[in-house]
Amino acid sequence: MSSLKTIAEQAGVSKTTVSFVLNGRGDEKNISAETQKRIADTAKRLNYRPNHLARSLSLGRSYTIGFIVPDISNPFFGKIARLVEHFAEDKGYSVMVASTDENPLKEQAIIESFRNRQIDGVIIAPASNPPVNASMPLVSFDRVYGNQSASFVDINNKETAAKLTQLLIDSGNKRIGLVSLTSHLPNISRRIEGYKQALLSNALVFDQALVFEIDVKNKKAGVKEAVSRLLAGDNPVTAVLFLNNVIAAEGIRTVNRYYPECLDTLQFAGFDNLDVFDYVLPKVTSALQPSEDIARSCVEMLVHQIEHKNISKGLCFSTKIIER
Amino acid sequence: MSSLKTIAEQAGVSKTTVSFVLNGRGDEKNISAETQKRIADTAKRLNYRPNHLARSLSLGRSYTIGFIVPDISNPFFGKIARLVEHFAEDKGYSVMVASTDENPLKEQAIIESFRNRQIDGVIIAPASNPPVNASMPLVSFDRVYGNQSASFVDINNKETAAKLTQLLIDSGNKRIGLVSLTSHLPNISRRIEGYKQALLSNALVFDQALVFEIDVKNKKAGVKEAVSRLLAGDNPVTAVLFLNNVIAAEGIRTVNRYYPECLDTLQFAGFDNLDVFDYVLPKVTSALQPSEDIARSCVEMLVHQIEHKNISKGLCFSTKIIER
DNA sequence: CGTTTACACTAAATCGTTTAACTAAAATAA
DNA sequence: TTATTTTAGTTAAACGATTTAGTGTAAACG
Repeated sequence: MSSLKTIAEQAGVSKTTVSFVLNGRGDEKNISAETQKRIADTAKRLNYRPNHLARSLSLGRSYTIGFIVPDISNPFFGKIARLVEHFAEDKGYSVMVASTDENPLKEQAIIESFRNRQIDGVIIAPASNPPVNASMPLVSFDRVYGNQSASFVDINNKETAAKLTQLLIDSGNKRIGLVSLTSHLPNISRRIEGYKQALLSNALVFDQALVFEIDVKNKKAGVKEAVSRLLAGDNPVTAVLFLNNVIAAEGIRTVNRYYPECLDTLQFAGFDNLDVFDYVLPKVTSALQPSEDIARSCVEMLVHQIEHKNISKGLCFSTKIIER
Repeated sequence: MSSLKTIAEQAGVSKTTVSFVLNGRGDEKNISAETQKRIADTAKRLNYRPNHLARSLSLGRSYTIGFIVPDISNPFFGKIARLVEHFAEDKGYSVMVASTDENPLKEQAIIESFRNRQIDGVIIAPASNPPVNASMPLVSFDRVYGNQSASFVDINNKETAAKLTQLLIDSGNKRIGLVSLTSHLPNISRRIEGYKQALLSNALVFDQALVFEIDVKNKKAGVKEAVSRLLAGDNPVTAVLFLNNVIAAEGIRTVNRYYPECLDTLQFAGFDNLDVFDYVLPKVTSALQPSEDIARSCVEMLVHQIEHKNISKGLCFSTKIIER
């Protein structure tokens, strides 16, 4: 491996000069054209590759950011990951990815490990409240806790849930089930509020018996149980609002497998569009999150924090509802 | 930030001693119990966090591996990513993720960037043939080129395709369409061979007109076109084999939107199971790849290469076919 | 002619670890 | 009692960059 030192020796100059030239500061530093060329040639000849580790150590900056989500194999997070990666690269940063499995301890361990790796900041969909004290630049998304001072990128959860519910009501549904994740997640609790609000403004009664909270650790069984209860009683619902894409998918599966007779009449609504919603029954009206805006903003806000120290505030995007 | 140096000063010993103790080599290095305790206490008091960058620089190893795939938002790769992350962590490695977008130039750039970051090795589903000369430990998966010497984790592509085709034939199909990605991908070309083989051994004629290669850059339109041609002629197919999950999903969408009359009779088969295949029409018989085995093997083989230098050979797993 | 300015660089410290080689004192062996 | 080994550490170099504070020379200026 060639280093600044070997190049300096071969080109007959000092390490300093080589560093200046290879960082494009040759002119600024008054290095003559011939010397610059000689150094560049030598570097090319020796196939010089800068050691980013050494650079980071010296600079105290790693140009690496962490991306921490509950589960990178969830298509929603996968999509964001890809975009974050893309926008980060534009700004000269690489991305380290980790999944928390909704486990606050694991989340804490990941942050710890990332910090030791001198990561410059993190973009996180937090699994824990209060959010981890990362003591480094941080932008949270997807689950934005009200009590936090860090920057965040959010969506209009309440309005979206209200709108989805309203659409179901408009199609004639009076009994609308709600299948949610554990409500201590802030995005989820706001979505629940939206659901309640829509019911209220249509003079429909909120019935706790129609609301199910699914344990994140046990989604499959939980959703099956919830949907069964909603559909099997003597007064079944005609529509269900799911507060997350994964549980909506499970809901679809449950109906297809156990309640095919409901397929055509039942109406679903949910968050985070999935491609498959396009061609399955029951029909799913879903709220598409602006992944690109979210990812871009996360990266921009984080990089801004890293490079300018001052914390930029939160941002809120609107979802786009796809009616089906 | 506290460093070995500050701890050494506070505890009244040398950096070396601190390093030994904090790395658990205190006894081995004959450091007295009191001194060890004093150092441990000081480290705790100063909230010492090792600087992984400095450690890596000194060791010449970063304990980081790269995970490079065409698209991390593809659920198949997402799942593998998550598992790779998990198994890598077990071995003390972190993971950097990047998507190539099927672009060999981008792939090359990513590898370059990773190398500069002193990554110890990569796990890659390569976008290019011949595979990139990474000149570092490497394990490829999903697309295994025959001409390569590096280690790889593969699946029985040909047999699986043959089996899927056979199942379609067994259900009475005589005209079976094939929708594939560009056939220069080695996994794809083997799957095509399997398809041909199955036709042959059932005395069915291979008809090039039933075969469509989709451009990876333009999947949606390509699949729509292919499926339309297969279904719209005067002699439509009764079954289609898709060689990848994403194009299968597109196929399903196309049929649902444009050819709903075929939904119940048409039979699909495909690779890489998707949850949604459970509850959509047309029915999709799919080949489930053993993600966990694949991920575990990739990590184990890579770490073995990194730590023992000798290249372990390839591995081949069998898919599990889910009939529907 | 003496001083300033521009030019073309360099020396050396620094970032936070690891580690080979060394030392001084105490314990043990001959 | 002296020689050797063990104990309990230390010193200093190395990893590969960045960067501050110079140095020496030559031309320009007044």
